[in-house]
Amino acid sequence: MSEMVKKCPECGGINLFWNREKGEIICRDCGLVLEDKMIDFTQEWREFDSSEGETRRRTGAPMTFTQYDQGLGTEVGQKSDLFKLEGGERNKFFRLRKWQYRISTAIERNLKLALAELKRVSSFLKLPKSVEEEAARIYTLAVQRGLVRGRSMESVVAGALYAACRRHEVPRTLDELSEASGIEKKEIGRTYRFVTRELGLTILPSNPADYIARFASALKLSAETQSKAIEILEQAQKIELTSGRGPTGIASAALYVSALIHGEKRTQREVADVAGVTEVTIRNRYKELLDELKLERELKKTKKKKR
DNA sequence: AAGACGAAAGTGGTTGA
DNA sequence: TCAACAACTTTCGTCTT
Repeated sequence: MSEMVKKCPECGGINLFWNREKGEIICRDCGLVLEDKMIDFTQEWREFDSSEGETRRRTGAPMTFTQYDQGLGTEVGQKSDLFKLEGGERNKFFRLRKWQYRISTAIERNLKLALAELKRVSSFLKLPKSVEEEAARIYTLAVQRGLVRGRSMESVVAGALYAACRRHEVPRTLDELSEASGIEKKEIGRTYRFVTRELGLTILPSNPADYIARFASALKLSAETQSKAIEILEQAQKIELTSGRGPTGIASAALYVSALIHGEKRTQREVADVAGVTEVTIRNRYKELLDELKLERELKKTKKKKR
């Protein structure tokens, strides 16, 4: 048995942190996120909030939403029943059956296509299986309620994925979804809001801290910088600097400051690009952070160190 | 010359009358 | 239903390194 010790491909460190919930492996030494090496060990039918009171006990084969008919199907009228009916009644029954058939095949066809698209986008974004399942579930519900009418299938898929990400606290930005799905940001946001409202899904505002690991990794920042950024975020939340603001803006500003403090300077543009916000937003948040928390001292310290 | 800074005008969404 | 509004973006000119 050769014990395979996983090493970080970036720095060779073996101090890896597995965050199963988010499907991420994070290197504690350099902060790299290795998402794709991860198998999701969690059950795919977690309960997402307390209001969803149904206990979903599993019996038999797992029911999966990534398969278009969930392994189940209905048909109106068994043949043997039909012979019990007479004339008009019987015709009515045939008509019903025809309609049922048409509707269900239409839905099924739609679902088949949509779920293929969903899988494509999901794997492009390297989302954990649990999120994919959730998105499929949301989409299925949306189709059954006829919410797709008047909207493109792709945009509803993107919206469902976005919602699922949020619910699992693995937020992706609208920009990322947009890139992966080829749908406009506006459109995704619109359908996302529409679908969640119509289905009565409760979605918590996303936590800026959830973005830190991914952004930091994309910017190749150290683990210390990352944890400093989270520390800053916590302080900012205490004095309610974070409420009402876009979480990505705050996350990126915190990251920017902590990079400065640790002498790993990144330009505002670089940070802005990975976070999908503009430099201006970073500047505004950054200024607020400096004003409200006393970070100037720490900044000066590193400045002196440099010379 | 590149990056940081800030003002001004525009966009899309929320809220409250 | 509409107007006021807050957050964020775009654009652009100026200052700093």
